[in-house]
Amino acid sequence: MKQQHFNQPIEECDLSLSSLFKHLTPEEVEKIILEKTQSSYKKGTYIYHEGNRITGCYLVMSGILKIFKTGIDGKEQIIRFAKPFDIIGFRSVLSGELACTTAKTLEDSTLCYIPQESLFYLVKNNGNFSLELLQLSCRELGEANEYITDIAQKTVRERLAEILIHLKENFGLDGDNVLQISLTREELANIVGTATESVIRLLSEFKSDNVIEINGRKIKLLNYKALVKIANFN
Amino acid sequence: MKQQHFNQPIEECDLSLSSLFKHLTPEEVEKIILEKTQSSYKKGTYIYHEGNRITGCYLVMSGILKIFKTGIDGKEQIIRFAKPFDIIGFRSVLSGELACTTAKTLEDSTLCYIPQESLFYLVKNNGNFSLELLQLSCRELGEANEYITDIAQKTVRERLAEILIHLKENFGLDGDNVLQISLTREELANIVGTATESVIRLLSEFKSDNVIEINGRKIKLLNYKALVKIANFN
DNA sequence: TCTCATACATGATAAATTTCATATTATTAC
DNA sequence: GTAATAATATGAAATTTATCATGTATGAGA
Repeated sequence: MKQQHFNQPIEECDLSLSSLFKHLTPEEVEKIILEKTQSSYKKGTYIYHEGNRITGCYLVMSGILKIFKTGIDGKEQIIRFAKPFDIIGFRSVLSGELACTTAKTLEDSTLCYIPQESLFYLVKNNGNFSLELLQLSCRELGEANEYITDIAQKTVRERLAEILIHLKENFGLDGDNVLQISLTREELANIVGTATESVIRLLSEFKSDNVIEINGRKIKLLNYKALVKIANFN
Repeated sequence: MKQQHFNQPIEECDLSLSSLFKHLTPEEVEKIILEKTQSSYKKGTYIYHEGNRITGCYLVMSGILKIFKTGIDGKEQIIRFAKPFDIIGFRSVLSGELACTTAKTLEDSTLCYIPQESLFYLVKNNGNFSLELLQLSCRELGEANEYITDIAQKTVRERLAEILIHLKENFGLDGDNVLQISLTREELANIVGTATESVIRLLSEFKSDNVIEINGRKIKLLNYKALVKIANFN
């Protein structure tokens, strides 16, 4: 799939939808609105690449992205997902480092680009914004620590159950208890940190145990408590 | 070992030694100096515990601490170490969450406690300090992402080699190429995310291959390039 | 609707790693 | 200094997980 994007001059992105921007003064909002650019991207588009310098961050207005690092033999390690009103890319902009991850859309998405100058301006001039952003990065750091411990100590089976729970909590279920985010087995493997075949086998196992029901990439949670138990006790 | 600490009224901790505080105005320095408390702690003392609320952060003036999470069956997962002029505990203070890790001294240490009120005051009133702290947490986030990918994708052997390199880079070598930080095999296992026996076996293997020399907990790096090769290619 | 590429599935190994058992050796506390 | 405790070491077996091989199903694009 080719990378594509096109400006959307009509529906302007509403910054106030992100809790991060709630403390801005009207003047600051005015300033940022002039500096930001909203664009839409087709599914499968790369927003930025690991190792590149990035010049701003993106506020997700619609769609879902995967944020991943490329490890051994090009194997992706998915670090997290971004969904509407999440902000991505700010880590590299603020630390002044090259992007440590790649961001790719999993669905058609609309992002609002905020140039680094605007971001630095707000950080320096609005203590509340700065604190909010600091809190965001601290929460992400806590999640990363949790992730490290899980990968290091839990079995693949436990981690897979945990990821299903995590996906439910972050993206929700439709009316029929089906996970609203749909990932390939390979992508699931790239979150869990295992081989694709292992995910396939374990999902079949969960299915045999009536914990989930599988229909292609649609995963229906039949027994949430059992899943929690698998994730925590085995 | 019992937890102990005692105030040190004489040698006042010099904040300017930490790059984090370099942007403070003389008035801010004056204010913080009145609010902070310096204490010394014996080796093996817990500074804060995972799950507790903490009321301030600590600037390490001397000594080394391990920062870890407690996972399955009480097995520790070491997330990182803190050495002089590192700041610890700020993540939980700023995010307003409970401590997500436990901090324990590995040597007799001196810490400078900075109450959360002082920290918040600086974040809100000094944009440069705030940016500096934001950059710190963003850098830590980048390191955490790296760690996640390594644990998920590399073998235990590769990760152990990598940790030895990491310890060399962070704590240095003495005149005889011996790592200046001395850890038990169990602690090494708790960084790598493996069983203690595996670390013992792999260290013996590195020794047989003349990559390191072992003398109790002293690890001498004989062939750094070989170590880098093991960490990256196997 | 056909076709090609990709994703999914499953069995059979192979490899890596853990666990358990048991000595031996250091450290620490008294 | 000595006893008690914790850490290190190593073998054998068990377990988990990855890899390889192969076949089927599915879906996107012509």
